[in-house]
Amino acid sequence: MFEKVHDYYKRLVPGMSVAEWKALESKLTLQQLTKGSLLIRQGEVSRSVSFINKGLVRIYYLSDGKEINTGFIAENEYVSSYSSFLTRQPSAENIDALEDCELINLSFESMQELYLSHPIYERFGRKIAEMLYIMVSSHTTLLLTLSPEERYQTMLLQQPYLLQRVPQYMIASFIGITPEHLSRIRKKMSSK
Amino acid sequence: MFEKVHDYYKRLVPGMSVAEWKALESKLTLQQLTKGSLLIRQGEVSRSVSFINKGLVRIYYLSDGKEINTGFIAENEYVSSYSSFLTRQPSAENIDALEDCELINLSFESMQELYLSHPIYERFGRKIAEMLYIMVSSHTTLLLTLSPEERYQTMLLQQPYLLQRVPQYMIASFIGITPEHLSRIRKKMSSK
DNA sequence: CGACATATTGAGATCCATCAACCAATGTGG
DNA sequence: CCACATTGGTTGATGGATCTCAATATGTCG
Repeated sequence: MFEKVHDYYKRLVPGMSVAEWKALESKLTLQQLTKGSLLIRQGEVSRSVSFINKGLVRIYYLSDGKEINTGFIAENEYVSSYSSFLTRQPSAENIDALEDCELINLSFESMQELYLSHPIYERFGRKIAEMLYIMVSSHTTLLLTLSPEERYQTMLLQQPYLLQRVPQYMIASFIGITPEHLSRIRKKMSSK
Repeated sequence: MFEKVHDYYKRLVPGMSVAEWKALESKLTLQQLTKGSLLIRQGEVSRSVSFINKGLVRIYYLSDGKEINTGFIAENEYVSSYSSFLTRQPSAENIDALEDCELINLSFESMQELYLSHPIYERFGRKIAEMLYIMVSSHTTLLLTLSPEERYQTMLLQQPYLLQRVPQYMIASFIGITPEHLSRIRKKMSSK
């Protein structure tokens, strides 16, 4: 059941002992999340980080009633309303499932216990934070330094698998434009 | 000399022993950075994280020969071309001093040694990563969910001290608009 | 004062959003 | 299997937002 997440941890924290893994494993819980349902809703405090065993989720804001997507995360990655998880403040973002998902959750409390009982998990927490930093940081750079067309081309190049699985109108808000404009950009690109 | 950074570490990692602090202190190096000079240049691999004892720096990209600012960091915070520092890949960004700075550096190699010799510093590395995540993540949200005028108002509200110390045309690229447009937004706001 | 950096203002062009209509694919219930 | 709803994508017309370029103003520092 937890093979994939085990592999993931081993890669992230080489040299983990059997006892250390068992301590972690005992705290993991499995969650099924059907397509369309919410993992976290704006205003709630995020209670856990979730390893995606299977499926695809998105992170989005509601602004003037419109959904603005800030992240898409697929299997073998961690997802969380991470600012809320870290600060214990209400989340400003929502997370829902774009496909049926199987999640492996680790609660905030469990994580604090692990930090104390098995210091090696500090390293795990650090690696997660570092990875999420790199992800969000590249998104900011994308937004600030490139034109809308270049942003889309960069996504085509770097995350083609996402464009297969995420509706185009959701990609549009991720790169900071409207669905109509993205459609026109694609048309223009294909005619070249 | 290292009082402020010591306070900072104590706050971040309560319960640090004297021996642990000494191990860290021995690895810290002081650097003076005069206004206008570069801490890191695009293409170099970031060798250290820097605690700002005094002064103000900015992180910026060069895109079509234009400078695009993605961050401003002042005293009592950490700065680094962090993606480069973590991945050991060439930095895509530049960092320079907007004011004369006093920096306290910790090299990548020193940090790895500390992680091994004193596991408590894993926690420190984690806290740094978490903090930087929260910072860049709020920037992305600012860019995606707010109008240019709202972005500026948010900065006024949340980081008024920055607006005192950073030239307006640098703020403009930070919120994703031109200096001219920011000037007009300010004019419009003041007339209300 | 003179030189340089920063900020404002204006006019025009361009980009991009909005709104509405239409289209294609998919699914669902009768 | 068909009628129809739903969802996602495209297209067109228009207006507003924002950029560009150039000129002028306002510092600020030697």
